[in-house]
Amino acid sequence: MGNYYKDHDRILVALDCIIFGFDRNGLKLLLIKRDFEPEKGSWSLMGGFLNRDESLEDAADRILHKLTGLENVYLEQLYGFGEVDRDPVERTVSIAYYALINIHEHDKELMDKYSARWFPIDDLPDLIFDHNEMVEAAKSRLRYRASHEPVGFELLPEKFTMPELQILYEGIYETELDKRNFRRRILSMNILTKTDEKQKKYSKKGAYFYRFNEDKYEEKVDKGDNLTFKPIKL
Amino acid sequence: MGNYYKDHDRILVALDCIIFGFDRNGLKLLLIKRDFEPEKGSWSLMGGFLNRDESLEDAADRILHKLTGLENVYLEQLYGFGEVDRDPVERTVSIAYYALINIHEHDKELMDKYSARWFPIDDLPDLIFDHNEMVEAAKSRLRYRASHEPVGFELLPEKFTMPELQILYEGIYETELDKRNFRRRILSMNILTKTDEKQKKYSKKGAYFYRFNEDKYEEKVDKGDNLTFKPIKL
DNA sequence: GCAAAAGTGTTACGAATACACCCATGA
DNA sequence: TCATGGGTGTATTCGTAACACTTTTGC
Repeated sequence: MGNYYKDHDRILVALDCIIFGFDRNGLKLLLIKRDFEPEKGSWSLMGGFLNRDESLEDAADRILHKLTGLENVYLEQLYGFGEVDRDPVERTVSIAYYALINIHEHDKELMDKYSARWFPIDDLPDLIFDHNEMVEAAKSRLRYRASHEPVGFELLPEKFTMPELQILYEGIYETELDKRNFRRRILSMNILTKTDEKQKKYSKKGAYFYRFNEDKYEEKVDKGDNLTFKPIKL
Repeated sequence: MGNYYKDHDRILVALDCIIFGFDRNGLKLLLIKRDFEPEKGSWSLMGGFLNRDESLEDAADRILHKLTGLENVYLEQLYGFGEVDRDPVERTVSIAYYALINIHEHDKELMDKYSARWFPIDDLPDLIFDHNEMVEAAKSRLRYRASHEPVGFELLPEKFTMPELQILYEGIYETELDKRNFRRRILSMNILTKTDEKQKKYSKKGAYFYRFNEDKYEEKVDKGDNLTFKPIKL
C-alpha cells in the first residue's frame, strides 16, 4: 500500500494568533486591520500560513514575531478550526494559538505597518471568518490556565502592584474580586517577593511593587504544590 | 494582494483517534495494527486524511465510524500535532481527536478487518510516530473533562452499578478512591436514577443498577449547578 | 457458617467567603 | 483637612477527607 498517502488532498494550513495584553485598564487583545481581500479593512487576528519546513509551533512564533517583534513569548496552541467554508477563498484549516505579552514591550513600528490596535477585551469589534469564535475559545482557555497555574505574570511588567494583579485577574475572570481575600490567596502561594519600592502613579499613598519569584515557583511546582487560583465571588 | 493565498504550501492533514472504552477491568484503548508501510505491523491509533470537502469534525467522525461502525459518539478535538518530521513519508499535520465509546457496542468484524485490539490503559504497547504523545494528551484531557462534567457516562452501558462507576473513575484518575466518599459525591449530584434491579455477576449480594438521568442533568447544567468531580485521595 | 463484595454515617479539618475600618499622602 | 486609593483581620460556612462496621447471599 505504497500509495496510501498519494490519493489525498493537500490543504492550506493557517495559523491565527490571539494576542492578549494587559494594562491598568484591564485585559486587551491585539487586532490588525486587513489590507487585502477578502474582507479588506475588517478587523482580524494576526495570521499566516504554515510552511512545509517548519513546525506548527515555529510558524506561530514566526507570525507572532512578525507583528510584535517579540521572541520567547508565552504561546499555547488553542484549537484547530476546520469548517469547510471558514475561508471563502480556499479550503483552509487554521490552528489557533494564543499568546500573552507585556503590553508595553512590543514594537510600535510594526503596529503601524499592520494597522494593529489594542482593544479592551469586553469591547471588541466584529472579526472576520471564525475569528470571533477563536477569541471566545482563547478567553475561556486563559481562564482555565489562570485557575491552574499563575499564568498571568507573563502579561505583567517585571514589577507590579497588588491592585494591578487584581485588575488582571478580574479581567481574566470577568468578575470583581474582594481585595482582602485576593491578597491573602495570592500571597499564600509564596511565589511573590515584595520590594520596598512603591508605585505612586495611581494613588497618593502608593502601592508596593512585587516581583514574581521564579525560583520559588519552580520549587513549588517540583514539590507538586497546589498553585491554583479559582475565581472568588465578590 | 490577490495572490496572498497563492504562494503557500498545501499540506496533508491527518486525523488520529484516541478511542477510550471501559469494562469491569478498567479503562482501555482501541489500537490497530498497521498493515502498510512505514511501520507495518506496529501498533497505531486509527487515523486517516482530511478530504477537501469535509470539516475536521466530519472527518474524525468518518474515521471513527470506519473502525467501530458507531455514529453519534462522544468525540472531542484534542490537539494539533505538527512537528516537521513526525511522519517520515511526507510532511503531515495531524489533528488528534479522542472518543469515548461503550466497549461492548462496536462492530466486531471491523475489529478483525483492521486487526484492532483493546489494551488496558496502563499497559499499552509502544506506538508509531508521535502517537504515544497523543495518548498521554488524551489521558490528561479525559481527566480534565471528568473533573468538570460527568463525562464518563459515555463509556458505560445504560445501566451500571456504583462499583463499576467507581472503577471507571479510578481508571481515569489512576488512583484509588474511598467508596463512601465516592458514592456520596456522585449521588449528591442528583443525576442518577436508582433502579431496583441488581447486577449479580460479581458478588453474591449483588449491586443495584443505576441509570444516568439526562433530563436532570440538563436541568442542572441550565441552572449552572456545579457538577464537577475532582479526584478524591484514598 | 464463611467468604466476598455491597452498602452505610459521623467527625475533623481546612479552604473559601463575607464583611468594615484605618493608613498615607498630595492637593 | 479631605479625598483617594492602599492596606489589613476575624468569624462563619461548607466542602472534603478520614475512617470501620454491618448486610446479603451463594457456596
